[in-house]
Amino acid sequence: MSAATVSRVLSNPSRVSEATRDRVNQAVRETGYAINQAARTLRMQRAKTILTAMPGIGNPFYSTILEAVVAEATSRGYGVLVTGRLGDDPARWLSDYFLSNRADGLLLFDGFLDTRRLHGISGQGAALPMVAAYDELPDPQINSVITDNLQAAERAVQHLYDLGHRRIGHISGPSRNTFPNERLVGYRKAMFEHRLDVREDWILAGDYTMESGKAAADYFAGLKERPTAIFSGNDEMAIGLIATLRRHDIECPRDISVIGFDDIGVAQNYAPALTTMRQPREQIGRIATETLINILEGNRTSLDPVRVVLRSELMVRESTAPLHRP
Amino acid sequence: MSAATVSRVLSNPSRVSEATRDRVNQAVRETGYAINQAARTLRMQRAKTILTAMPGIGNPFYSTILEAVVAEATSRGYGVLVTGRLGDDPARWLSDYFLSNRADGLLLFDGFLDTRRLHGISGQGAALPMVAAYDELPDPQINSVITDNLQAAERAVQHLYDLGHRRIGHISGPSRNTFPNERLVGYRKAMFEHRLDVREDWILAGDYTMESGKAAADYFAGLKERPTAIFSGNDEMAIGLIATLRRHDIECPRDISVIGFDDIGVAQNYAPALTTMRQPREQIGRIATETLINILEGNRTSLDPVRVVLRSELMVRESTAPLHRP
DNA sequence: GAGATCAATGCAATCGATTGCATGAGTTTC
DNA sequence: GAAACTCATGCAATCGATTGCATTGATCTC
Repeated sequence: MSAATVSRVLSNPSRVSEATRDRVNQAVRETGYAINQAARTLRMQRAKTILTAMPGIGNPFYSTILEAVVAEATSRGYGVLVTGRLGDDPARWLSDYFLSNRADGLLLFDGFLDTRRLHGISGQGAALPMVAAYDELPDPQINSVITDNLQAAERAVQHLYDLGHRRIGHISGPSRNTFPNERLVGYRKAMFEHRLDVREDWILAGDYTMESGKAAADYFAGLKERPTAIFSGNDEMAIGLIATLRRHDIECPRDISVIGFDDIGVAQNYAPALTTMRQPREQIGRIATETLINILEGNRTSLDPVRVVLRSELMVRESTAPLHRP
Repeated sequence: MSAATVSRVLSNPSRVSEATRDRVNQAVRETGYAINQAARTLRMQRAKTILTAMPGIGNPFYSTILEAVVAEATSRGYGVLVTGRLGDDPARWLSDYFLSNRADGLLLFDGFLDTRRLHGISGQGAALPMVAAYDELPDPQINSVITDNLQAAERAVQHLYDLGHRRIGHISGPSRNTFPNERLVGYRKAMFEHRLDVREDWILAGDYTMESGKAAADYFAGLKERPTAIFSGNDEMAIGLIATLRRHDIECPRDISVIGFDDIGVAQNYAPALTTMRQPREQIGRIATETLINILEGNRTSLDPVRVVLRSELMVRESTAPLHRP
C-alpha cells in the first residue's frame, strides 16, 4: 500500500474504499503511527500552531488569559507557542517564528509593542495574521479583542461618586508609547463630567505591579491633603496600596475607599474584599483565539478588521464604602 | 551559489571561506531570509522545541514557573509549547506531540499524571526525554527537579511549635494516585516528633484552591474544639481560609495562626501578610529547563537520572503569632 | 461488444535545509 | 615536476506527507 493512500485515509477518507480505510486504520492503531508534523508543515506551509506574546506570563491577569487560549486552541487542533515580552526589534524577532514557519498566526497581548512596526512582517508574502488583545489599540487596522476600558474606568469613578466621594485619586498604568492610558482617560472624563477637581498630585503613574501600589501608598500617606477614594488601574496595585496604607494607619475602607480593576483571583478573598471592575479574562483569551483561527482557516465573511469589545462588570465588595464625613 | 553553501554559512561558518560567508550574510540581511524550521526539523529530526504540561496555567504558582521556563528556553534557542492538563490517556496525547516531531522533550509539572504510563512513550524509538517537577515523585527513574517538601512542611510546623502552638491543624493538598501528599507526611512527622496529638478531625483534604480554603474555614469555625494554628498546604488555601474565618469573627493572627506554602506574589501584601514556606519557583522552572535541554543536546556526564532538590525558605510575616494564652 | 465513465490507487514531484561524497583548484613535499 | 594533500564548494540524496496526474479494473451505455 502506498503512502499516498495512507495520507488520503487520514485527510480525505471519502476518496478511499472502505476496505482499505479499515486496513489502514487498523495498521495505524497497531503501529502507533502518528503524522510527522514537520513534514506536513513543510508541505502544507501551515504549522497548525499559534504564537502568543505577552508581557509577564507570571502575572495572574495574563496567565488566566493564556489558560483560555491554550484550551481553545487545543480543542481546535492547534498548538500554542509562547514567548515573553518581545525585544527591541519585534519584527526581527517575530520573523524567526513566522517566516520560519513555526507558527501561522500571532496573538498579541503586549500593549507595549509598537504595532506599526509589525506591518512590515509577513508570513509568506501576505500580511502576518494576528489578533491583538490589550488595553488600548489606536491602530484600527488590527484585528482586536478588547474590553470597554474607558467606560469601565468611568463606571469605577461613578461608583465612588455614588458613595459620596468627591476627592478621588488615581494610580494609572503605564502609558504606551505616545498614547494615553485608556483607564486614565476614563478617570479624567468621569471627573470632568461630575465637575470634580482633577488634582494632578493625586494622579500617580504606576506600572501595574504591587510594588508601585506600595510606592503610591507611601506617597499618599505623606500628603497634607489626601483623596478619600482612589481608583487603581489594576488589582495588584490596589492590593499593594491597601496593604501599605495600613502600615501608615490608614485603613481601607474606613479612612479611604479603593477600587481596583481586573478582578484577579485573590480580589474577592483579600481583606478587605476588593471592589473592582471585572475583566472577562477567559472570554478575552477564548474569543481572541477563535478569531485568529477563523482568520487562519479562511472562514471569514468580511475583510474588515475584526473588532470585538467585551464588557467589564462592576464587582462591589468591601474596599469601597460611603464617604465617612468627619 | 548553492543552497548547501548557504546552509553551511549558517550552521558551520568555519567551513566556508570568508569572502563567501560575507556575501551570504549580506544576502541574508537584504532579503530578510529566515530558516524554515519545518524543513530543518524534518531533516534533523529535532524541533528545537519543548513541551510543558501543567495543571492550571492560570494558577500563580505555575505561571511563575512557566515564565522562567520560557525565559530560559528562549535564551537557549528553544521554543516552548504549552498544553493544559493531560487527559485520560496521556500516552496517546503526548504521542501527538513527540512521535509527530513537534517537540523534542517534555517538562512535566502535572503531578496527577501516572508517570508509569509514560514509560511506553518514546520519541523515535528512544525513551521520551523528560524532566518532571512537582511536589512528589515516587518514581526514581525520572529526571526531576523538586523542592524539599517534606522537610519544609516539618519546618512550617516547627515554626508554629516554636511560637507555642500545640493544637495544630492542617489543610492538605490532594493526594496523587495512591501516594500520600508529602506536605501532609511532613506535618504528621513533625507532629509525631513533638509528641503532639494528631487529631484527624483537624486534617482536611483540600485541593489547593481558595475555594477549599473557604470550605475549611467554615468547617473549623463550626468545631467545638479548634486548633490554635493551621498549616495550609498552599497560600491560596491559606488566603481563602483567613478571609472566611474572619467572616466567622475568627481573626488571624489574633485568634488563630496560619502558615502557608509557596509564597505567591500576594502573600506578602495580604492582610495579614502571610507567613509561608517560599518555594523557589523561578529556580524550579529555570533548572528544569536547563536540565531538559542538556539532556536533549547530549551534554550529560552521567546516565543516571538527574535529581535536583531545591530548598524552601521560611518567610515569617504577620499571619503567625505567639500563642495567646487565654 | 466496443467505447465511455467512474472509482480506487499508485507514481512521482514537491516543500527547504542538511550532509556525505565528489570535484576542482591551489599548495606542499620530495 | 608529479604525487599527495588541503580547502572551498557543488551535487544529489534524504527527511515524510501531500497531491496532480496517470493507470487500472470494473461497470455502464447504446
